[in-house]
Amino acid sequence: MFIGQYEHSLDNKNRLFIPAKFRLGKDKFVVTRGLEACLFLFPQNSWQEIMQKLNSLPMGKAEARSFMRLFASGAQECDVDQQGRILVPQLLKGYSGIRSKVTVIGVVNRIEIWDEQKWRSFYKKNKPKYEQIAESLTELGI
Amino acid sequence: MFIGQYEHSLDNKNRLFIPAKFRLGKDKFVVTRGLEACLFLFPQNSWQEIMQKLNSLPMGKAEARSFMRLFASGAQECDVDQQGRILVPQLLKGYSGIRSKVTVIGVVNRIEIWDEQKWRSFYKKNKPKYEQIAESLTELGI
DNA sequence: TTCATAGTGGGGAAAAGTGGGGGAAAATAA
DNA sequence: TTATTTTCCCCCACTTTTCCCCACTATGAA
Repeated sequence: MFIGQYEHSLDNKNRLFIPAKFRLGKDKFVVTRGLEACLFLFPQNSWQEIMQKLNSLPMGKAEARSFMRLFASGAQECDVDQQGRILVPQLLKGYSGIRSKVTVIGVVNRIEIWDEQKWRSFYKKNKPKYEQIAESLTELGI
Repeated sequence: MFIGQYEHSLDNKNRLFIPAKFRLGKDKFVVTRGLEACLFLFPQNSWQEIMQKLNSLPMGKAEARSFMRLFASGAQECDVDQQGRILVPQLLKGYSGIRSKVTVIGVVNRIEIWDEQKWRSFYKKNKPKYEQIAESLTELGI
């Protein structure tokens, strides 16, 4: 269960520190293209589940095929070094617009990696909505 | 389980480098005509499975028959040399429109080989759909 | 203070990736 | 048949990237 927000920086070897709270016992993650130009980071077991679901998609359908292509091609295994860092692949670095300052956030079952600037503007834009949405959530008993 | 995207180039001997992550233990692959002007690359055992499935297709159906013809006739065994490269057959090179710059992607149970330009335009065209689908998937807790 | 954990940076060995030479085998010609 | 060309495959040399390791700082608790 990933929660919290952390500020870290990418060093000049493209290594990114994963907060200690996010790597209890896990030494392998999978990064993929996320939504809104961030990256998703899944622990291996969650990834396995996703892969199984993907594998059951109908191969004959063009739409399923292209989704699989985009999803799988943007994914990459990455192990954590002894200092607790992962190497951010060049491709995904480009995709996410990450430069140096990075915001790492926990979103329950996944970790998200954002360029600090992008996160900031996303946050500003969505904060008012946050309260609006919260209102409607009370209907769900939250 | 193949994931990730790699850029490589075909040298002037038609050799193509297969990323190390894609050739764990395997020294033989089968290439064939893929769908959407790319090439499919299967490890031998996956190829066997697919062939069995195809064989169990109702052969009375003209469609199934012609699909199998295209799939099988374009297929070719290819071994990996000591540097980790395969030789791309002339026939398939023509089919896929591969020139020099090549994109190699992992798509769960197969590897795909694309002309870089073609991959790029495929990606651009399908990215919006991808985001739609991904969005609904994340809502389902994937 | 000392110890422990979290986080940062860099050197260097090993692996990944690239290119080309040259010999064996096959194909073509004489 | 022999000679010449072409294709393929094995090997060597080289560059680049990745990853493993060590040394260091910062913070907080005992």
